[in-house]
Amino acid sequence: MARPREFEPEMALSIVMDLFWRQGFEGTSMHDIERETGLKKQSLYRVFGDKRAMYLAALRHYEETEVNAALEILYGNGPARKRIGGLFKGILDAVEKNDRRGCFLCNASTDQAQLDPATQSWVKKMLSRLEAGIKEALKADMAYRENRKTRDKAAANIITVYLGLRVLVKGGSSLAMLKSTVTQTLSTI
Amino acid sequence: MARPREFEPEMALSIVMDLFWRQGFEGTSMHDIERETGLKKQSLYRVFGDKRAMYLAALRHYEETEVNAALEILYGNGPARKRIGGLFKGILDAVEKNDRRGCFLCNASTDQAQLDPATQSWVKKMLSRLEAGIKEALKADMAYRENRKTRDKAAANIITVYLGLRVLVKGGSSLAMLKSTVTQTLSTI
DNA sequence: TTAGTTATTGACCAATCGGTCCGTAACTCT
DNA sequence: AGAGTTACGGACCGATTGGTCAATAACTAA
Repeated sequence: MARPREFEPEMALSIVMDLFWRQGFEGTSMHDIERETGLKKQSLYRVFGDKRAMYLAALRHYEETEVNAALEILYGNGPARKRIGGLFKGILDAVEKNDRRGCFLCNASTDQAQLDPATQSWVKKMLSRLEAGIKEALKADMAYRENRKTRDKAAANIITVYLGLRVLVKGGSSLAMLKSTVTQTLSTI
Repeated sequence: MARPREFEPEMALSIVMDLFWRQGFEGTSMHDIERETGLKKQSLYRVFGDKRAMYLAALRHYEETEVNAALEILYGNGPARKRIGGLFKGILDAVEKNDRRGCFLCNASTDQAQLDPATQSWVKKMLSRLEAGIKEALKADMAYRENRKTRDKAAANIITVYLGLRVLVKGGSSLAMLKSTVTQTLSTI
């Protein structure tokens, strides 16, 4: 019917996500996006819409890759402490690989959630999915399975620590201090 | 000797801080700053330098007002739980007043700390001051005063929760969930 | 009063912003 | 081969960006 597209949208989106992740919405220009993806903006606009839509698509991509990966760990096997330890291990591993992007969800929350309702919806949705995952992981332990109140409180605490850790990562905290907090939090589970 | 300045720099700085706080560095234009302060940019440039310098001055102002206020609570009187409870109460009170700016320190960390070394220095400095304050507050309790290791771990955990809470505030979390996390964390002290 | 100094103001700057238009290229179906 | 459709590339758009300049105003010390 017509000329075929010469790039893979999800491939480009992955690069776009990385840019917004590192530099935020306002901090990333269309010029940056063109340069990093190697695509012309007209091609990008056709597929995604405008810059705002690209940001939201990047959030969706983040959910499909990073958030879902975290959820797989949380819904996996083993006791609660092992699963949630796996969640935290992901953070520490990234830092060890010198990846200090923090989490895009958390960046979006401080960067755009207040200014753009659509972003806030995405953020809330991802947070609640993570929270649900943590609760499910806690259920692996008898005590938490039987007491919903304790479970909910513990989950709220864990997600708070999770976000706090990722802020500390971006702020440049030492790996040692991050590890210390992780072991401390895990020991309360 | 010369024509006197017609505005109070710290007064203007307080408005500038509020803008950067709410909108971030890239999200705040010089036009915004002119409009909100009611001053012309030339006057601002003369006093502060360029936009980047204004951002750093805003961070300094934040430390002098908000961070120091938090430290006063932490270095105050009463048992550890009461002092750290006071720290958290500040967060909850702001939310109750519909102030969802989160903390500027935390925003700066996700927004600019990776991109600008000077910002990262400020962030690190403020974080370590807060951490020191938390440790001091913990010392009010015998058990923590006598065991440095436990104290340090608890402090790292508390500051992580502190930052996590403020991300959740910006992300739009319910007051109830925030309160739940606060009580949960306080109960471990 | 006058010389010297600094503050304020609005015009002005090049560069960049997000976004659009249009001529050409590449494909499929008939 | 031709018609129809979509993708690509680069020129182009007005608006806005951070920042500067020069004219004028307001003050103080001599």
